[in-house]
Amino acid sequence: MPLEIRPSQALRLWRQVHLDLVRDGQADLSARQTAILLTVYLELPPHTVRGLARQLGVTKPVITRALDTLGKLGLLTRKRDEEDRRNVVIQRTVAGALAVERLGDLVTEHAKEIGAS
Amino acid sequence: MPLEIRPSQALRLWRQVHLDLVRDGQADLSARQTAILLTVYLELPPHTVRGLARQLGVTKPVITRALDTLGKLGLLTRKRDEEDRRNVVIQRTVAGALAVERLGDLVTEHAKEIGAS
DNA sequence: GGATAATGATACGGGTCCGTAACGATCTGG
DNA sequence: CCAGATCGTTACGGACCCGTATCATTATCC
Repeated sequence: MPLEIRPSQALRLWRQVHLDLVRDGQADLSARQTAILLTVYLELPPHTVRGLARQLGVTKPVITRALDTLGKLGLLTRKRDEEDRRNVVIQRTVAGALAVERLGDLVTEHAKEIGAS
Repeated sequence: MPLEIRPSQALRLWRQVHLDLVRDGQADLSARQTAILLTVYLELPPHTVRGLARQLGVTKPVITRALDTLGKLGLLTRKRDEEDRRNVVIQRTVAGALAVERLGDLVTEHAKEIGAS
C-alpha cells in the first residue's frame, strides 16, 4: 500500500521535524550532509567518496569536507581500503546509528500527530 | 486518521527527498534555515525575528543571519513594521512560495513510492 | 521629558564551506 | 617498469555562519 500524504501534511511534517532537530540542539546539518549520512546508513556498503559524489551529483571535495564535519561529529568514520589503497571506505559508528534511528522515530512520531488536516 | 509510517519508511523518505534537493541544485539549506522558511510559510503572520528566535530556541543573531541568506536567495523579505518601528516583519515572496510548494510535492511524490517496505 | 525596556542589527575571532585547480599516493596495462 | 589513469585530499580566495557582546533605534511609562 502506497503511503498517502497530501502536500499540506507533508510540509507540516517537514516543519515539525526540523523544528525538533533545531530545538534539541542537534548539529545543524545541511541538506547535503543529511543526504550523505542517510545514504551511508541506509544503503549497502561499501561507500566511497567517489560513489557518494556520483550519487549526490556533487564534486569530490564537497564529499571530503562533509565527511570531515560528520567525522568530527562522530557520526561516521573513514578507513583506508587495504585491497585498493587508493580507496577510502566510509564506515558507520554507534553514535551515527543512534542519530539516524532517532531521526526515524522523530518523523514517525510527528506523522502520527499530523492526522486529518 | 493518523498518518501511519514506520521508522524505516520514514528514513527512506527522508533520504530520497534530501537526495532530490541536493541533485536539483537547490540551495543547500541547513536545518535551521529550513525550519525558519517553513515556519514563515505555514504559520500565520506576522513573523518577527524575536518570535522566530523563541520558536526555534536560538538567539536573535542566528535568525538575522538566516534571514540575510534566505533574503539573498529571494525566498523571503524583510519590512519595517510601521506600527512599531522597532519590529521587522518577515514577508513571503513568490519564489519562496514556489520553493515551499515544490518541497511539499517532492515529499508527497516520494511518499507514494515508499509504499510497502 | 528622561530613565528604562525592547527590537533587530552589527562587530568580533574562529570555524565551515564553496568551486576550481592542483597534489601525492596508488593501481593498471602495455 | 614506467606512462597513464584513478583515488581521495589539499590549497586557494571568498563567502557564510557560529556565539557572545554590544550597538542604534524606537517605544513605554512614570
